[in-house]
Amino acid sequence: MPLEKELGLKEPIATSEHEAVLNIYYTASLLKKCADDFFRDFGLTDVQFNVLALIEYQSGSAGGLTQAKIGEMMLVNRANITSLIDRMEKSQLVERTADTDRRTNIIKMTAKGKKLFTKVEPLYLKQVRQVMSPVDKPEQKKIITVLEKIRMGLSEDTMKNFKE
Amino acid sequence: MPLEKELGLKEPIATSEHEAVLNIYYTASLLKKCADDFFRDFGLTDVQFNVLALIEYQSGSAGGLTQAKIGEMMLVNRANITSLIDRMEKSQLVERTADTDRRTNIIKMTAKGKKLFTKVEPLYLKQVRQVMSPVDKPEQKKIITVLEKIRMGLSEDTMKNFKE
DNA sequence: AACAGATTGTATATATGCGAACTATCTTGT
DNA sequence: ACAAGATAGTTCGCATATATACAATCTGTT
Repeated sequence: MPLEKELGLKEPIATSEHEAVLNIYYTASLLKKCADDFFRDFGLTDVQFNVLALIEYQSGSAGGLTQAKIGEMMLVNRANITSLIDRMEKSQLVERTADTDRRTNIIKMTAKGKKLFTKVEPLYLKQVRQVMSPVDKPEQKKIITVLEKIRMGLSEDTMKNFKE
Repeated sequence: MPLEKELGLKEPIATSEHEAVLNIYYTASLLKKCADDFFRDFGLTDVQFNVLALIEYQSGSAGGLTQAKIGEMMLVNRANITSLIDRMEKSQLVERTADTDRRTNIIKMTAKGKKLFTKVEPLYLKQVRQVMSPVDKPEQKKIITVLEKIRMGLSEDTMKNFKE
């Protein structure tokens, strides 16, 4: 079904460029809902799973990551990380540990967190493969390239001079 | 900059399929942030702008939309719409009006809302064109097609049998 | 007409997102 | 060594998302 139909847009405000933007939003939103559904049964959210994945694969010598680093890699404001880690600590998936820099916490997975991640990761990857199965490799390459181009159009400098 | 680099993924959990999914999320998230920044200066959020656009272009004979219809078109739970319309009513952009079906509210733009929408819409479309300018029309068509294919992989039936 | 079932909007609890302001701490320049 | 500035994490107020439960109302079947 074409997107305009699905969104009920009889007469979109829209240009074809706008339609492409809506399409990206919409697909990302459905992918996120789908991932959230998937993770819910494991007592996780997709954001929490991403934190575990980052700790698993991106930990440096410290064996964990600072909250600032997690925020940076997840592209979210560091203010979010406080409550996110609070919740994950409450469900005993991660723990805050001290660092030589007394301003920072090193976030590490607990045994429980590690065990859950090890169990969920392969199932998640299987699901991702399934979702992407209608799209062949050249097409995957193509969207990655095109989306990169769009992000170039989002650079700070470009984003000025649009308000009168 | 390639996405893995930007996200700091030395060793992503990732398959190439997963990279494509990350790419979609990431681009949508940046587009949304960018739109939010844009609308903030007008005292709007992107979600609120979308509500105004839906009322402007999708109103039936009633001259407005029910909350359920807005939720359906924006693909969000109708429970969100209550507080969203509360805020928009508070800033006098829309108003709830009575319907013959006493369960429903008809949401209409106020004069103030209409005036703001008329002012902001062309500026927004100009911004969208600018953001999409590095991508030519055939490429726009291509991503729309590919994203549609991905959504097909998200259908209910496909989404089962992934949890052991 | 009456009852069962669907639908609408609301309320609540929870999980994210943002910006701004704050404290504690580290770093840097003099 | 010390003041100025940068950085990390927290807290606040807000906007948005979810699922769930509920009351009011409509609709369809008998």
